Amino acid sequence: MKKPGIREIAKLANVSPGTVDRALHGRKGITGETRRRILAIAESLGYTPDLAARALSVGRAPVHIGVSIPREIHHYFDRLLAGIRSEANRFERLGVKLFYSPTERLGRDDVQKASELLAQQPDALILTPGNPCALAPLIDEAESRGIRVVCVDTDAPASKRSSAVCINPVVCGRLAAELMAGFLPQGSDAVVVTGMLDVEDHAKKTEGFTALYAEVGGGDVQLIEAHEDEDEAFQKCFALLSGSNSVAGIYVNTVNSLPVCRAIGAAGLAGRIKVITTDLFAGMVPFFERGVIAASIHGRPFAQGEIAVRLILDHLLNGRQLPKERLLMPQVVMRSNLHYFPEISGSTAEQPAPVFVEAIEL
Amino acid sequence: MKKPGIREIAKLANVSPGTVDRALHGRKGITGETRRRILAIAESLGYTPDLAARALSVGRAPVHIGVSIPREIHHYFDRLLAGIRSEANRFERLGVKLFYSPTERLGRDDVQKASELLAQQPDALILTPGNPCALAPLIDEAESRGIRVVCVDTDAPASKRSSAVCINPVVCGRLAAELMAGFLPQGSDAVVVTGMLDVEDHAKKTEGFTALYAEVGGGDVQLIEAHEDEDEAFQKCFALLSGSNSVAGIYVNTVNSLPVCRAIGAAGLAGRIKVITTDLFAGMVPFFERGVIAASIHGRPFAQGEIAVRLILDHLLNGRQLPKERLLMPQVVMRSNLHYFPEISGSTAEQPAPVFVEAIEL
DNA sequence: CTGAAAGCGCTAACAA
DNA sequence: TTGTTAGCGCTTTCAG
Repeated sequence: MKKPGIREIAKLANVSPGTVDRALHGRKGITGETRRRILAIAESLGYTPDLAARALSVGRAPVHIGVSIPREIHHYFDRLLAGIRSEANRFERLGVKLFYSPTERLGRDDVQKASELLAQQPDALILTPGNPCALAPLIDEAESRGIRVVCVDTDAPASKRSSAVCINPVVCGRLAAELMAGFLPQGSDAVVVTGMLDVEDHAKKTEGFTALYAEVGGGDVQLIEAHEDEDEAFQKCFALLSGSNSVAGIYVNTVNSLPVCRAIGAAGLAGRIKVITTDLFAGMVPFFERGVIAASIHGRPFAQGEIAVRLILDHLLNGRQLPKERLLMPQVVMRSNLHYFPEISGSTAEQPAPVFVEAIEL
Repeated sequence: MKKPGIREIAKLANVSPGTVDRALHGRKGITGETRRRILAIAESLGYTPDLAARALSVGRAPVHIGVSIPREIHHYFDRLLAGIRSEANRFERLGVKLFYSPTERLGRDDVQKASELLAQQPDALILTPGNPCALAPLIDEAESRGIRVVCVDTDAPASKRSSAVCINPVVCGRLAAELMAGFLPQGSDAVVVTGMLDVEDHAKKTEGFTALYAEVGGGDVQLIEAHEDEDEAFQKCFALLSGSNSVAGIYVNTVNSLPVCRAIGAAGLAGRIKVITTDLFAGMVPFFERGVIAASIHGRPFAQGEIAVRLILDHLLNGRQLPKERLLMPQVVMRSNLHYFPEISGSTAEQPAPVFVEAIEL
């Protein structure tokens, strides 16, 4: 007994295979009457399509994905790219190709690079819109041409992008707050060192932190806005720590954790203040080991890249819908698991990446 | 420019597609001379076979994966299965097919079920060997027949299985210890409630905990072996807590967290003892909210399932090597991120919980 | 040893 | 509205 095919159904319904196809796919050009009959027969036969045959018939349109993400900060965006490549390589066989055209850093030249990619007529675009407003028109144009745009790491919510893959910033802040409150005596005062509060991601992390910190019985929370600047972060922290001494914990929202740690050392408070940082890179290890950094909330760039590609391929290849937004759970990094992260262990257990198409950098 | 097919090669080699097929598959009836020529051309063209077409022609899905994992404990193994299905579905178009033959619970009937699957001549087998010794001969036979066996959640290290995908038990224990030590005053005494110490996973989690707990300045650590039994766990915990009162924290290694929490309540110590549990299910939520459970070390069954399938497909479809072992990083669950896990569906959601998608990462 | 040709089950373009 | 038919890329059988 063989699996029933479209021809069996056709025979039983006294119609042609073409009609069965129309019925099964709800295509136009068929009576509701015959459609129902055919569907009933298909149902009763337990028909399931042969996907290999369908794939063969439909012919796989090779999928081109344009990727424009920053180069700097390397420790972060290299991982993001690795995730993108890793997932794309798995579908090489199906003709998936990447076109990579990086920007130097977040928000630099991204319109330029994205429009270059757009000119290549890809099927989808993966972008990290550093300044969403400038990029929105381009994104909208791409979408209007049927090119799916997926933002990764940073969103452009005002645009028509199909989807966005980001870390859940509220959960980042909340986790930091809960850990901080757990590690410190009740009512301890804390500081949040953030980037720019008009960046949505930073604001949400900060909100998440302050809200939960209050809820779980933490003390006062002060804000330091460091504008992503190393010196500013150091100076402001140092000033604060030299003056007041009620601060027991610091949550660093952005990548600026090292200057904060140094400021603590300079103020002679190493080990006396718990720091919770963001993301993970080799330079943080000594501070973990000296007990300066108690934990870090890791944004999982690798996973973000992987998922961005996955969403696109599931959409293009398997017809799955693209979710408006995919928020990932951050990872908690502490001394106990630190050395198991590929960011640190260096022994990148990532698969060898055979065919990767470097863009056509103009 | 389209992907080169067997016909392009044939044309370039001045032979027929049939001959190319013989060359590519090392079939008999072809001169070494022409074979070499054809292979060289295929190589230079970067030829890769269209698996859908092959599947259609051969009349069989290119990849059959047999899956035998337990049904119970549902909250855990349902997620494992979901991960397996999710990843397999992405390759439907290539004809990847799953054969699911669950056992009732870990270690029950697994030889029976596995041999049923083996009889279907799959290309690979995903197993959860509850009692590895009993299953080892079967695993070895499968491997000797070229059927790749991947253990998931539980390993059978003495067998010839190709690979194993498990959570990193040492990291589980270490994370629990570091969190515990962070939450409690220096030198606090702790208890580890484990299953059976002759189960490698339980032993390693316990070791990881005790080692790191001592290192970071924790106090004494007592062991309770509860043999996966609810009553036993409750009784032993209750007895211990009623007697001594130096215990400040409990790490529950296995799924037995609820009886432990109840024992704490019964002893009138709710909120005074920090509990760190394992995995995550809806029944734990109230204890999180009452502050009985401070954190849980989540084994990410979904990700385990996904990765098991991914390894198999990368191996069979793309020729990647299977790693002997893939150890995943556990997730830390606390009140702050609890409701973002799909394991905790709508129950008492403070906020709309976006679906949390696991990504494949170490 | 090699070539030619018939499908595998489905889709899509064209006829009727 | 429905039927017919020509492939999709590969395997396989049967001639040459």
